[in-house]
Amino acid sequence: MHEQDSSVIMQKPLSELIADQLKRKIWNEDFQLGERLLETELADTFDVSRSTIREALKILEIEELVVSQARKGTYVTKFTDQDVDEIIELRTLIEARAFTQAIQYLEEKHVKELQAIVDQMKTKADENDWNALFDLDMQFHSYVVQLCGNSRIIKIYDSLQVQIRTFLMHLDQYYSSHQAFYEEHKQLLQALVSKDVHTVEGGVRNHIEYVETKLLGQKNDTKFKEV
Amino acid sequence: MHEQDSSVIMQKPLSELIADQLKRKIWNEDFQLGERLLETELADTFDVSRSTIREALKILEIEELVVSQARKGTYVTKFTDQDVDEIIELRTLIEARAFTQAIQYLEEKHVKELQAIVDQMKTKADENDWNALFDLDMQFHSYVVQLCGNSRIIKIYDSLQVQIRTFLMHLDQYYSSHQAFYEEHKQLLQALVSKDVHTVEGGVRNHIEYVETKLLGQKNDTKFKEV
DNA sequence: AGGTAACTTAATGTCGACAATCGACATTAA
DNA sequence: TTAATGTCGATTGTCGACATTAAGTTACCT
Repeated sequence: MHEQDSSVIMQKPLSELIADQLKRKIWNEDFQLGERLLETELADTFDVSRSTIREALKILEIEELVVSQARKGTYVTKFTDQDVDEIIELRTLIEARAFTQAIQYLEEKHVKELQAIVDQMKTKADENDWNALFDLDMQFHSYVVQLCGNSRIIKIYDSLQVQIRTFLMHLDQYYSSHQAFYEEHKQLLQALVSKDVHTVEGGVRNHIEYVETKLLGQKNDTKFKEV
Repeated sequence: MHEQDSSVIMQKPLSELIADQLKRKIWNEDFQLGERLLETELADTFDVSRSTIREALKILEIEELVVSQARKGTYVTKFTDQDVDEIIELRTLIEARAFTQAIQYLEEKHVKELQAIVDQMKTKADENDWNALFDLDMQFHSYVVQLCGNSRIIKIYDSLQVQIRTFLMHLDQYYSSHQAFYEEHKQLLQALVSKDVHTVEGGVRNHIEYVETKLLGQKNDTKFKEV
């Protein structure tokens, strides 16, 4: 929450710290989707030079949280229906591969860690703590993808997750019940432990498809902003 | 070769133009793999400020042609065996999906264009023009991926291709015979025209695997640099 | 009155300079 | 002789200012 106390030596470049802060501001809806980001203004509010802001924005641009047109300005990405579809397609593709690859690297300790996450889900589901569930969801998937052994796939997934976060955060919840949420991940873990490629691949596809259905349902209902 | 004549109004930011030039320099081996790139030096040779060089390097970093460590410097990426393996895994994953998705968007005119590329391949194969064949190969795959309809997948592939170019350019050729090269793509196109998902998917996997075999063969032989 | 052209304002692109940090060499002590 | 520490040059991080371009505004002409 406060990684850049002015007196402390900071290992990370300032630009990255600011990039992180900007991300949070987008997630918190401090910035509207589609809103224009003025370099000068940001430099003012963060009390750094425009060069630094520029580098920070470049980072966000890589992760597609903002788009910038030359000499026109940079805007917070406004996810259209097509964007959501594209992200889901890519997520399915990446996770299906990563999960099946993860099987061969899956050790006992990993299963333990994952089980811990799923257990926490149960707790949080009982407490109806949606935000915590959301984080655990992200953690679970990240953890498995991290096992796949391909640094490029991992990097793509990290970037994807930032985007997923951005448009999922704006829904109250995408699961009908918190309990179902927990159950789904329990099954995913079971599939992994079985070490059967087809079971895992099917599990991932079903899981994401399920989320998608819920999400699109809400979208067509009320919550999602139109473009 | 000379997009930035000083008198002309340039639509693209300077940094992008310089990024392109840097790419070419890497492909031409003007820079050694692993070589350190000094910002000041580059600013000098290109006659621009360091800020501009910095932005250009950031672009190269995104495409993983250079790696930069904070306060240490940026270096031309030195592709290790693992890097090559990772790239091939990712390429297979992406192309397999993109090609099968492309089926549904494939129109007559696209087939014609692709056929034209393949025809050119035959010509260049007869002429033993390896460089031209190499370019046509890239064109062919790019063209199909472009049809898949998912801009994010396309973007990832573009970035991937830059990397593929970088380490393939350093091989004299990765196909045993130019003729086989042409035949392979002819078959790929046939698979596409058939519009059968399994045929296409199999075709892509075989094709890339074939290239990989050839490549790894050369690597273990003579041409490839060790890490 | 409507539309176009010149003008004004504001934001981005680019620059050169200063500050913080790193790596290497030299110096000193064990 | 070797290892630890201090110093110096080189290099990256950050800054504020100027140049260029885009958008909005006013004035003028038809």
